[in-house]
Amino acid sequence: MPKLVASDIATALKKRISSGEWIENGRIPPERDLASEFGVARNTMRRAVSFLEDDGTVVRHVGRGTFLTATNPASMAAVVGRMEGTSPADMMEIRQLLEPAAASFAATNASAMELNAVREAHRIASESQDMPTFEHWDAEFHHRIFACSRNEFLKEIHNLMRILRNQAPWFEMKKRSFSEERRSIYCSEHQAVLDALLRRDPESASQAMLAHLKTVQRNLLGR
Amino acid sequence: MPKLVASDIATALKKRISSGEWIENGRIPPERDLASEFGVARNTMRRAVSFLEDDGTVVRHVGRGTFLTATNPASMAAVVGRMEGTSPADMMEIRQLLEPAAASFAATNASAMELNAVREAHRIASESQDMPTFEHWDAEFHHRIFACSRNEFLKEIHNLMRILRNQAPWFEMKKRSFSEERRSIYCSEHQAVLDALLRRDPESASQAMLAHLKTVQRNLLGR
DNA sequence: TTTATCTGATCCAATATTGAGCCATTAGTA
DNA sequence: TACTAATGGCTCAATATTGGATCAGATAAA
Repeated sequence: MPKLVASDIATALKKRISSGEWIENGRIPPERDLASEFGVARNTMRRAVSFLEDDGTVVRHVGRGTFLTATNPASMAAVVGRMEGTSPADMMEIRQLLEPAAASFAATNASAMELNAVREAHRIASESQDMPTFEHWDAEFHHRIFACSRNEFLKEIHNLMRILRNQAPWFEMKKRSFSEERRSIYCSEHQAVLDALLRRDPESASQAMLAHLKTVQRNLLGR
Repeated sequence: MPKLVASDIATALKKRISSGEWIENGRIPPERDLASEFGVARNTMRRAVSFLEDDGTVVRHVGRGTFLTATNPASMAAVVGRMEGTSPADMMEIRQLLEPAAASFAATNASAMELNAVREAHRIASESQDMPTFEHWDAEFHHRIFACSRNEFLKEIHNLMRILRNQAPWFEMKKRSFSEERRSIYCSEHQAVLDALLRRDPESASQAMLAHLKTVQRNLLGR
């Protein structure tokens, strides 16, 4: 059994906060109390609370206590929280807006080294033997295309989507929809995208990506 | 029974990871624990985990533990943190991808009541006397269009952009670029978008929105 | 046999937790 | 005002946890 460490405690605290605990006066219990409640040294609890402080969930005042912040970081976290609840259908719709554009940007902006990284991800995915490995390098292929889009904001949106796709409702869906035949279709579609990137052809990169995403959408959600 | 070798264990681990195990705080158990759980020597488990590390599925830190890369709690916060640092230019580029689509969706999906809300925001913005009031209802106009796009994920991305636009670099920029003449241009462009929405014309709603965003981009960032 | 792998064990280096104590600031009270 | 209790900020030494690395022997497959 792994030991309960500060980061674990931090996520436990976040869970309790987002479940509405302590919201009444916005104040969370003293470190000493929390420490004894969790059966952990005060120093460890301090580190845990520091995580919350770092991401803006909480502010601390000497002599007064530790308080939930009602401002920006919280609303940001709320957005992310609601995103976790959005449907795969909605996200696939947005992917079809963003990823073709990313591919188009990549075709014009990518360095040779970055394109090599894309090609490498494609190669490993093609040669992978089991589904989890394929999944991983499939995701990596898409990620690396965003990475050479030269738009930081776009990259971060994709990071968000990637994290969300690694959670609850997607798991089942991906597992259900996977098959050897579909894998090989995905590979050849990836190849088409890669070819367009290597030809530095933004328009066909975009089209190839869109075609691929439509296939994925069909497989994941039916038509 | 065939002997459990490192690569078998690696795929078993991957399966457990992709089934959602350990995603909660992104930490997987210590090698020693996993080894005893799988009934295997620690060296073997180390080799197994090394496969995951090569994959990029996981990163290891001496003294801390082994962590999932794709989905750990910190990575979500990190994404949001990095977004705060992205440039207005990058974000404007993405707005031009998303908002025309949102307008298009709105034209086909909005209810009459929702369109009234959009019109109302436009009216108050047009009649506003001072810049902060105009800013507020301008933002509200865009927000309400997203609100009737019927895509929850898209709405949340816009919420994110809205929060970011209320922070540091944007404030100065908006103040600098504001003028009475530009305000009236924005208003007539909004009017064009609104008209297209009321005509239930997705194509021209999209085009009108794109035209508007290009104006905003030019005013904010120069050409 | 040869080769590769697993086992069991030991030590090392990096990091975390513990438990204790003291300080500075704040709030409440006599 | 002055005192007290509560609270977060901080340090320190001792201990524990964890991944990194190596080695000799056992086992199994080519």
